[in-house]
Amino acid sequence: MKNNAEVSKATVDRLPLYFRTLRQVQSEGIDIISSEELGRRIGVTPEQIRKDLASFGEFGKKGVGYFVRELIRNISEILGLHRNWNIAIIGVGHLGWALANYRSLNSIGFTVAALLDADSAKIGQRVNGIEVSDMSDLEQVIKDQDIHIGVITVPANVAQQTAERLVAAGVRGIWNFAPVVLKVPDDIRLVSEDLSVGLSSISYYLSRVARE
Amino acid sequence: MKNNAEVSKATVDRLPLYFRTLRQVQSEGIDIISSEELGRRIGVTPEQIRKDLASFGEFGKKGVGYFVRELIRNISEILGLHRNWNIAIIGVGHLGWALANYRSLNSIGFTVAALLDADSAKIGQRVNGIEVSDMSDLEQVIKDQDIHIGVITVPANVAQQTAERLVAAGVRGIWNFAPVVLKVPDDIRLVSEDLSVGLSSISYYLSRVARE
DNA sequence: TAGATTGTTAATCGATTAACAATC
DNA sequence: TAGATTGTTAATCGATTAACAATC
Repeated sequence: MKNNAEVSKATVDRLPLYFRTLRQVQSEGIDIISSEELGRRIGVTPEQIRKDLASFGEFGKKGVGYFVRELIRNISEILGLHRNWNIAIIGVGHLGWALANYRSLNSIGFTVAALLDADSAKIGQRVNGIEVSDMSDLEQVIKDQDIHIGVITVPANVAQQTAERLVAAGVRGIWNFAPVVLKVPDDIRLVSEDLSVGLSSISYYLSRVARE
Repeated sequence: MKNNAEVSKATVDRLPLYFRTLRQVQSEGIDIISSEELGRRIGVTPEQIRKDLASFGEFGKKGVGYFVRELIRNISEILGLHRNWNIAIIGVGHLGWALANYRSLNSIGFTVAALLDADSAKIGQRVNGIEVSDMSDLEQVIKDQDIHIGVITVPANVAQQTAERLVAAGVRGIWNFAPVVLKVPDDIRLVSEDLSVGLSSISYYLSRVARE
């Protein structure tokens, strides 16, 4: 694996898509795939794929293509999906509950190791085999379960303070679903999912073309 | 509103964030805000905000700033959020169920007008006041409820065929949560949310810095 | 070997940042 | 008026696309 310079964020964000598609390809019994064919499936140019992959190493064979199994292994190592990550879901509302039951997370190496909520009606209940802990025990749970990543699915007005508690408790990554801009230290890896962006984007374009 | 040339996708994707933040600002009783202050709240440079907004018109007042109420109205019209959009959720699993209960959708102008599922145990049940219809009635439901946007939360293996049925039934926008690359006609607006991207991105960066 | 396909360098394109004139 | 802040143009930066030598 190359360890020179910088890899663009756009490249990193495409790797999970390559990963997922390659696993599909593998399940179809295909052993070798060209950037051309992979690009066709994903809707990305072959050049883009070659460039993305080449920024991490020489994974292909000239004149042949990429060995699917090997490439999957390489990408999973690049993304850190070859190891287990323990995640805690903070806020077991509709979304937190859905994520706790989301199978795809397991399949790419994430274990939901803790659920937390402030609602006494929820505390003690089991969701997908995991008991909901009391929000006030957050620090202890994070330590006991060796949580690496916190998922914020609490209401917007308590999201920032939740983030701060997670950081103080030693979490290194935060996956935020609350519709607020969180402020966290630079060394904390924060990704915010903003569902309103996707839907608004559809609305924007529909408002333009072929208005009814 | 200007109607020249192209507006970058990146700009369009930031508008919902401006919109949300401005509503927060408004709820705090602030009438006028500078790009400087707005940028500070959002974590975006003031220049970026001014450039983004300027691509749609002159919404600010030099030497003063932006009138919050007016800017909210302008952005909502740009994004098409001033009107109602009917959406149908196809697949009432964990995620579909969570989205059906997601209040933020209503607050930005989207109405969940239909729910569909193939599971007879779910058909007829009510979620957030809406009855789950039989997947086999999809075409009829889309027409009856005047659905503009379809939300795909079905399993990956049936996502493509679901998309095709939605398109044939007259839906113009698709918001896809199934982990597959959908192929739809060019005039259909498709946005895919890929939750594995965000989490993998966190994993990627955590694997690099300060490895434990 | 000839054909295919990668990895890399150069060219293009697009988006962000910087600077500043316009003007409230 | 002086100070503040926008809108716009120019400069920079970064990402994508094109071209092609390397090589399996």
